[in-house]
Amino acid sequence: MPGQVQSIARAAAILRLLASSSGRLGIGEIARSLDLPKGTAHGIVRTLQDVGFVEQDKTSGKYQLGAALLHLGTSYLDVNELRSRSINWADPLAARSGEAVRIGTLLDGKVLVVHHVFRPDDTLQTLDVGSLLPPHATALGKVLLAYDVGAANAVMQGEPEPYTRRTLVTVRTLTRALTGIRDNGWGAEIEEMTLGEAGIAAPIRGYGGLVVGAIGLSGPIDRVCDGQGHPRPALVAYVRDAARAVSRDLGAARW
Amino acid sequence: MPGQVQSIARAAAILRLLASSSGRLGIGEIARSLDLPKGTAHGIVRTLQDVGFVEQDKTSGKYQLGAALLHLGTSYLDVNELRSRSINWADPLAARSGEAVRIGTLLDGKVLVVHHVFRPDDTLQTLDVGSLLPPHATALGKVLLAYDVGAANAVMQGEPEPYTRRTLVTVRTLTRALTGIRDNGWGAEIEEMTLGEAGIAAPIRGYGGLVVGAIGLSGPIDRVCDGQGHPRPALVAYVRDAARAVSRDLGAARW
DNA sequence: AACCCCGGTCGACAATGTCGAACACTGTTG
DNA sequence: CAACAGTGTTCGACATTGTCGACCGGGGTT
Repeated sequence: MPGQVQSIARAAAILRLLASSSGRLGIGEIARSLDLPKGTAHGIVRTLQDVGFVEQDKTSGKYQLGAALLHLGTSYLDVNELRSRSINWADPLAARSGEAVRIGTLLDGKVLVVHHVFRPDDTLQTLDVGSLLPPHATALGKVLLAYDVGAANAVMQGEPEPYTRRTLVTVRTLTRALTGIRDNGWGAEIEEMTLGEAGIAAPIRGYGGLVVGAIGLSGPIDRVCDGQGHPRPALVAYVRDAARAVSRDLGAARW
Repeated sequence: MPGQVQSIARAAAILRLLASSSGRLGIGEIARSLDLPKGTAHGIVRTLQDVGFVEQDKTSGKYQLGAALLHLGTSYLDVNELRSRSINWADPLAARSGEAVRIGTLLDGKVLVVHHVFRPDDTLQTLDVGSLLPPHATALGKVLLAYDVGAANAVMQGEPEPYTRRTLVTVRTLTRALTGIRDNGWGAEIEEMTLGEAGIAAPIRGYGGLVVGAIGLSGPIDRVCDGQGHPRPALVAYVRDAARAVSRDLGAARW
């Protein structure tokens, strides 16, 4: 594969940097973080500003992400086939299960939420479409990792952050969990991200049977799990049905 | 102002092109649309693909926007001060008025929705954060135009699209409407975008008194307007109060 | 099998972006 | 109050870099 266009790669790095370090950054900080000459960084940032990808706070002179990115991001949602196909099935799943439903895909080793249906009863929830979830501590994430060995290895190389006492952080436990998911065709997460919360997810397959995303629900542990602390079979069936339906819509041969 | 970085400006143009022509585009179409050599376009697109800003459909070989943009877009929302400051006031406004509330800002002559609160009663609404609304046919848009002569002129240069019979499309009517908004400090829209729908909006001022956005509500005409076909004074007061509150939060001196 | 479209590649050329020093400005510090 | 340490910004020379158009290789269609 031939080389990249240097300036564009650098511009993308600046945008990612601005996104990660939420808040405003000065040109000096940008240049230092990416090891670029100040003048070079300034030229790139100025261009990004002209096209609306970054904005400058007049008083402090610092830079932040621009409004044009918001529109591009939502335009992506309009095009994304995984999202558009799954919307029809996410609502029924939320209604049947009574829990919040999310659909995610892997982006750069993390889980990108492309669709989110609120829990039917409760309205005070924050929409987290577009946010990134940790792959090792969510049902969606573990399902996605189970079918992407590259990403799974990358996660295990890095040190998975322990959110709770039950978060899987060792290579052994994670590997076993992923194997279990592959065997069963679905996965769960019980208080591995947040105490009192649990989730169930299943893989969505696209054309050719490749796993392109995951759909899952999450909610209070006493509603998602039965007395023995296992995910309720009925909910698991709902999730798997929804995943199969979306996969069929996406053209996965015999799921 | 010194020149732009050519390749970055071109890359941005490609992204905008992909966003506007919703759907997938081939490398040839991209090159033709932007009048670039095929090889050049391919190099840029390949780099954009490497950084996750565009994705390629394996089967057709065509390109579309990538997932990384979604995350960048929502990261923008986290940073955007207009949004974060207005969230606290948008919910009460929706509750008091009983209507859907939106907050917008000007992007490239159109209204970019940065926040959206659903109408309290109804749940079947589509979230349109990140979408672009026509400036001349919405209350938010006309308010924003009233305080941005440049954008207003640009809109009047182009031919404003008539959505309904009541849409303002001539320079004379539009100018008069904007003048009225400046005099009153608020604006309305009655069936200019959709039949049976109306809206009320007021400007949000940032540091220094500059108008940086607008907040408004919209709903069925018989709820938003009184018997004479004028916006209900109580609702207007609610909207203006909310706009003032947000402006104060943003540091606008004595609004 | 000839054709025409597609996306992708390659290499020569020079236009392009990069780079570091210098600038103007602000707020702080001695 | 002046020197300083920051900031964002500009400039011009250099050569790295990206551009360009011809050339591949493959699918369809004619």
